[in-house]
Order: sequence, then C-alpha cells, then structure tokens
Amino acid sequence: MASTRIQIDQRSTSEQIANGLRDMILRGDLSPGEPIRESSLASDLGVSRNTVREAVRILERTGLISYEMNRGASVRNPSRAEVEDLFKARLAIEIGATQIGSMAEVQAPLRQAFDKLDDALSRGAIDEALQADLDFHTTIVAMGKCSRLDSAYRRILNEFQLHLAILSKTEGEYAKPDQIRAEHLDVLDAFESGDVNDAVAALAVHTDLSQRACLAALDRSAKAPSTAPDRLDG
Amino acid sequence: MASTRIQIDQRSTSEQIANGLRDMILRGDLSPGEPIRESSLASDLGVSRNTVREAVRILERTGLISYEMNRGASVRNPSRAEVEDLFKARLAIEIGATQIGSMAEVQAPLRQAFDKLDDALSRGAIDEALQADLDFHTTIVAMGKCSRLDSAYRRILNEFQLHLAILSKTEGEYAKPDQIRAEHLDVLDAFESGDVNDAVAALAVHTDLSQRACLAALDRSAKAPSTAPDRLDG
DNA sequence: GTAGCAGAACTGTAGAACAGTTGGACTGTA
DNA sequence: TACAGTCCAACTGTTCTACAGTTCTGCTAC
Repeated sequence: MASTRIQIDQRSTSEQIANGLRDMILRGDLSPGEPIRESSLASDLGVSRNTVREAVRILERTGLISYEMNRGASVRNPSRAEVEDLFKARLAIEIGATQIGSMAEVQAPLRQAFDKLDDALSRGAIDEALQADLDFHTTIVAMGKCSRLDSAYRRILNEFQLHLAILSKTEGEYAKPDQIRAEHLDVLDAFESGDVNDAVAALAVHTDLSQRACLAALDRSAKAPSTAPDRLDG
Repeated sequence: MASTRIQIDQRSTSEQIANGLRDMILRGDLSPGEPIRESSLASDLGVSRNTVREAVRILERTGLISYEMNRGASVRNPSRAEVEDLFKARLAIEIGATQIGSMAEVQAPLRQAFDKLDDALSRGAIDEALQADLDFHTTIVAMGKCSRLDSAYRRILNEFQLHLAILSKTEGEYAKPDQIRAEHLDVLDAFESGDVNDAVAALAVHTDLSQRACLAALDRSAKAPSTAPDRLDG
C-alpha cells in the first residue's frame, strides 16, 4: 500500500489562509498589534470576506491573534507578564511529561535532538538552532506519549514563537550560543542520569535562565525600538 | 468602581451559538457522532448559515466536535484510547502545576474544595458532586498561577465532561461515593503533608483509579447500550 | 484643547446562489 | 447474491450583495 501514497490537499481555503496567516505572523511579516482587515485581506487573496472570517476563527485557536467584538482581529501584542506566563506553562507541561513518561525511552531521542542543536549552533545557523531548540523541548514533552499534552504544548510554543519573532526583529539573536549549548547539555545530562527529580530540577533551572534572557531582551527592545514604532501602552 | 459593574452581553451571535451548542453536547442533548447540520440549525435558531459555520469554528477549539472536509462537524465520539489520553494529559498538567506552584498556598482552597465535594456526596447530589470533583482538580491546577496552564486544563476537562455525559446516560453515576471521597481525601492529605513528591504520587494513584473506573464503565456501556444505539466501530 | 458631530471604515449578520462532494437508492449484469 | 454503474437528494464550501450597528477620525465650534 506504500505505493499509493497520494497526498491530496484536503484543506479548505479558510484553513489554508489560516495557515498562511500563522506563518506570516511567526515570520514577523505582520507586526504585533497590527489589525487584520477582513475586506482588504479578502481582496488581496482573491477570496470572499466570509472565508477570511472563518480563517480568523480558525487562527484564534493558536493564540496568535486577539479578537475584539466589532473591532475584529489583530496580531497579539504580548506583554511581559504574558511571557512569564508562557514560560511557566512550558515548564509545567515539560515537568508533567517527564513525570508520566519513561526516562529510559527519552534518552536516545533527546541526545539526538541535542546533537542537532549543537550542530546548528556550531555552524552559526540561527534559525536552524532555534528550531532545534524547540524540537529539543518538544522531544521532552513527547515522552509523555500523550497527544493532548503534545498539542497543548504546541499551542504554547506557537505563542512563544511569536515573541521570538518580535525579539529577533530587534535583537537579531535570542541568546549566546555557548550558553544555550551549556544549558541544554545540563538538561540532557540530567535526563541521562535517569533520575526524574534531577531532570525536573534541570528543567526548572534551564527555564528560569532562558526566561531571564528572554525578558532582558524584551526590556532592551522596549527601550530601543528598531524597525517598527511601539505602541504598547496607550 | 465596584458600583459600575454593568455586564453587557458583548458576545456575537456566533459565540452565543457556540456556547449553546457546547452546553447541549455536555448535557448529552446531542449524542456522540451526531452530525451538526448547518442549514437546519440555522433555520432552527433563526440565524444565517454563515453565523452557524462561524459558531462551529469557534466550537472546534473545545475539542467537543470533530470536523471533516465536505462532511461538516459532528459531536466527538471518543474512543477508549482517547479516554486514556485524556487522563494522561490531566495527570501531567496537575503534576506540572503541583511542581511549579506553592504547596502552602493550595492547602486552604483544596480543603475547601474537598469539603464541598464531601458535602455534595453525602447529600447524594450527583451533579453537584461531579462539579465539585472537577473543581477540586481545577484548584490543584490553579496553584500553578498560570493562565495558559489553566486554559489548557479547562479544554481537557471540557472534553472529559463529554465522556462523563455519555457515561451518565448509560451508567447513571460515575463511581461509588465512598470511593470518590476516600480517593480525594488521600490526595488532600498528601497536599496537606506539604511534600511535593507525596502529592505527585497521590495524584498518580487517584488518576489511575478513576481512569480504571471510567474505562470499566465505558466497557459496560459498550456491552449494554441503553438509549442510543452505538455505532462505534464500523 | 475639548466636546460634539458627520462621515468613512469596518464588523456582524442575513440571504441567495452555485459548484463540488457524499451517501444512499435504484438498476442492470453476471 | 454480489457488484459495478448511475442518478439524485442532501450537504458543504465559497462567493456576492446588502445593510444595520460600531468604531475611528478628522473637522468644527466653543
């Protein structure tokens, strides 16, 4: 049956638009706070307004946009408090997965994920490293072998990537490569030790450090707005 | 400012319909697998088909319905495997919240939640007890003080309630009152001991037990379909 | 500079229309 | 009886048009 692997694009127009919008937001093509105008988007894409509305409703799931009655959708403009909330949620889910999953089974894939990250970092491939970083954490969550936990985490990561997209516009990079490598190695070591409590502790430390780095970058970028003028607090 | 607490219903028609549908599903008015027909629903409610479509997209977030291209939405018909997945996700999130939250702060509200459950159980108020049971667990997650974790959990609980709605149609009750009281008391005790590891262990035990009970009820109801004929596996 | 107002720009919703898909009934054939 | 083919009704996916209600913006008068 492997020969009949025909892939048909069974996604509706609205779903494709939702995906496209998500990519645009994560790439930073749409800046935070920017409104998503139904009519203009519809005519730009050559689709009807209803279809765009549906796409927006689909996109709402991702947490990348916010919706206000009679005011429509706009790209989320996340505050400092929300970044903290995101990190908390990430940590909690990672810990939860660690506790319900099997330490023995995660070690090999986690080592693999680290190697990819290490490789990308040493080659200076920022985007690739960033993706590898996210994959590393996704691997940890995957050890829970729970699809609902996976998707809850994915949703949060999505939102997190929105912040990264904003930061990378002003910062250029998310942190120092050496530091990233060292932090992830600590986590890997803890998991390879096989002790759940060590792993949990390592995750907490790593999350705390990267949260600090992220918040510091956020503060810097708030002080020195580069490309887009900030209209954070009206 | 407390005097001007005027609540205006700023929800759009589609959101209200989505809420109404959610309630209907959770009440069991719509049985699992039942399709949600756009046109008939639209004319029943006196709204346009577009509005219903939007409501369905909104409802999709909750995980209560499933959507298939060209086939529309239907009430989720959860399998045994999905129940297991749900319990896993619940446990992982509860554990995560326990680990990142403060044990000291949760003790009072958790005791309060238990008392409510205890009260409802002793009065034989099934629905109330069920709600108190869910509240008990929500209280644990709330100790993480993380809104994204809260909403991830709420989403999962929503889906879980769908199962309960199905079971309560065939079973009448979700488990034995004494057992429920004892299980929750064990959890409460562990939290009141102040030891995180004890709390985590107690959560694991409780989840395991209620999962067994739930799956057993599921098996019974599969064998003896009461009201609605089951069309689980074609 | 601020309150008030008019008009533009949008959103929320309705309703009709039509192509494309699905599923079921019916039919003919082996 | 089993099965392939055809046809049709029921739906979904999407578009277009229309219009009321809301929000925003810029102007005007005080």
